[in-house]
Amino acid sequence: MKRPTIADIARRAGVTKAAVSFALNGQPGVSAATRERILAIAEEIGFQPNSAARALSDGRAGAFGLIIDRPPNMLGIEPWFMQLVAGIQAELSGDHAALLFSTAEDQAAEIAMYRSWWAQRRVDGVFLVDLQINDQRVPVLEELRMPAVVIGTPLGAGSLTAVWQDDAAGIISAVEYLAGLGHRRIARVTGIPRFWHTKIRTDALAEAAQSAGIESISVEADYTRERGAEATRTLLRGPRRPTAIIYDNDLMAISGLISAQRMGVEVPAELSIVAWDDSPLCELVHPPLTALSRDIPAYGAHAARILARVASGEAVGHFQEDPPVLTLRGSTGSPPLVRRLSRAGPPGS
Amino acid sequence: MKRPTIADIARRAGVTKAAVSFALNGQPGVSAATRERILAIAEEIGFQPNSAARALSDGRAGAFGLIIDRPPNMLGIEPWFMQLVAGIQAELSGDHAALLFSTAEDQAAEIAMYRSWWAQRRVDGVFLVDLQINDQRVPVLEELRMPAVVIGTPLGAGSLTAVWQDDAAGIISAVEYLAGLGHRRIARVTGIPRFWHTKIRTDALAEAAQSAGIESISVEADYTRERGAEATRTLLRGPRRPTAIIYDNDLMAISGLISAQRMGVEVPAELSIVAWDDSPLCELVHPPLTALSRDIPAYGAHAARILARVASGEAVGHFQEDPPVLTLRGSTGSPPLVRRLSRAGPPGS
DNA sequence: TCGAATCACTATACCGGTTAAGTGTCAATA
DNA sequence: TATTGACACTTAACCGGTATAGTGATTCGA
Repeated sequence: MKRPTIADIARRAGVTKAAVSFALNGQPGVSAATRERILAIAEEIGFQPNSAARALSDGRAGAFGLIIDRPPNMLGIEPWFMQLVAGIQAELSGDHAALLFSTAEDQAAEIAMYRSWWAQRRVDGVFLVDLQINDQRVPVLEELRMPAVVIGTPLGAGSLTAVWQDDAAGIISAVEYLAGLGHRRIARVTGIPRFWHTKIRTDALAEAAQSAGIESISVEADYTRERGAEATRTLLRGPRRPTAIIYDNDLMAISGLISAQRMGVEVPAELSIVAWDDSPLCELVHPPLTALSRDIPAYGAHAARILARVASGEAVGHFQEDPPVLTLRGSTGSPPLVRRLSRAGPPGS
Repeated sequence: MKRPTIADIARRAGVTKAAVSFALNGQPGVSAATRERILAIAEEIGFQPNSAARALSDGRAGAFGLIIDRPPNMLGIEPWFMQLVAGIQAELSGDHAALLFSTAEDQAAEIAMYRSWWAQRRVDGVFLVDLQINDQRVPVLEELRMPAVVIGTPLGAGSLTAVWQDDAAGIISAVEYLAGLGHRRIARVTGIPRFWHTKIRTDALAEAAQSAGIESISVEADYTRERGAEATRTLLRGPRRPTAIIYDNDLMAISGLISAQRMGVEVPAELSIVAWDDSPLCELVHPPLTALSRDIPAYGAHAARILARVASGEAVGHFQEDPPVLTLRGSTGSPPLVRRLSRAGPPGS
């Protein structure tokens, strides 16, 4: 009925609470025989330590926090988050730690929640996602001396540890692939510009295009269907129409694909499309989308492992994930000019 | 530096911890003047009670749990979940309660986590989603006497309280609408059959079609793109091709739309499509999808309110949400026969 | 004017763990 | 044979709240 405590075990084993505690935690101070007897009893009655008592006693909450403040209807269609949580969870459950999760209206609410969690000792640390340029959360967490791991670039992370993936490398691989197909004018439809990863991708695109000797442009958007379609139409109607577009999420990529098709632009014959982040959505449409894929559960698991170490006071350096990999599908191909040339025979002959 | 405790307040106010506790909790036992002084000090030093100490003392964790065991890459594209969490959160934060969230590999892992949370007193209760027929979780939670709220039909909820929405009403509204347009053969592509809401929708469709005097069929699928497309092709190639299809999620609806279009079947001229659960995805495609919409954050908020009451020992009855509402968009219209007739003039003339 | 009731607190036990300090037993050592 | 030390525990304090039983002072009623 009532959940068993160490006192119950102590009584049955004929020892004191302290002996039981030593035995359960592998501390010296009990004989092997007694330890075994205690463990057997604990097992038998299904003992699990009361997390509140342990937290109160050793001063650690045994939990970590994650707050998201993108609009919920936007976030829901990003598989990213769920996979991240699955990865975090896989790692935390090994340590018997829990994950507190919340959504917030805006960054102010998010910060208020960090303060509250920390003051109440609900968490031992937090994961920070969607890091922004001049992010308000970083100085707050630094001031609170609250352990935190930034899931994203170390650039704006201040003194916080970052677990990150090289977004620039993702852009470079896409640009190299497209340039190799013969594309000379590549556009990109961005996510929210104040996010660091958006800026990094924008800079990387400009640089990669320049070093490949081709033209590039980034058009600002915000991950929504509407802005993705709008940006696509603007690009396709403009004077210097690109032959390839990279989208910062798959929703906008699909939105762009459909917009292009409705304008009579054939994909991939007249326009190649690359989505960032691979998800079931990419294979939903026709042609299926070439996409930058990454192992997100692994990302989450690494972040969890690092945060656990940071929270236990260790000084931990940034951790870098493997770069995203381009998964080739039907939405990319040679641009119109190259197609014509190759149909007519090798150039310059 | 160190987070303040009631002892700190007591010292500064020149009273004992007990007096501070009385003052902070609005208990009698302190004068108005003292109470005010204590509250001022608490405010000034930013006091927040240590959740572990409170939990240990009053025996409640101050947190609730939610576990999902659909495959993560599947769940990610369902906006449903995020909106549910946003709603739950909005309600819980008022009570200073937290939400523990986890994903699980399968139902056995989910159950193991409930047992563990309960044994450790990590949560005061849990939300149960995706209730299945003969769900293993229900008897376990009953046996543990763990407060729980089923988010879904009361049918399989056993002694647990359910917060539910009338899925049958959703089906009926869709069928009535389609029948009103002249459809005489309606199909449905289902979600995972072992889920209660799948069964309820299947039964409701059969009944609603019968009472409308029209033909219906439910084809089993599993929420994935692949099965949705497959079911659609089977239906459209079969001998009794439906003029309308209802899909149990929006991913399959889009997948079905695209499959139909690739087969040369025009939507809505030759086929009407209805998605269950409205999301940004429904407006992504062309034509945009008519969908059954619901206020999911409200659903979550209600569930949280009910669970809080259940957890505090109150006997609470089931709570019913407003039924889903059909949002009309471009994917539905009159079936081919009616179109021809109405072009030729009123029938029977 | 004296006992009782009320008030505004204090002292203290308790929740269930962890842990530093103390105690009794026994074998090894000088 | 007395001393030391290691071992295997026990005792008790502590973490930060809540709650119950007291306590001294004041107010009230008869």
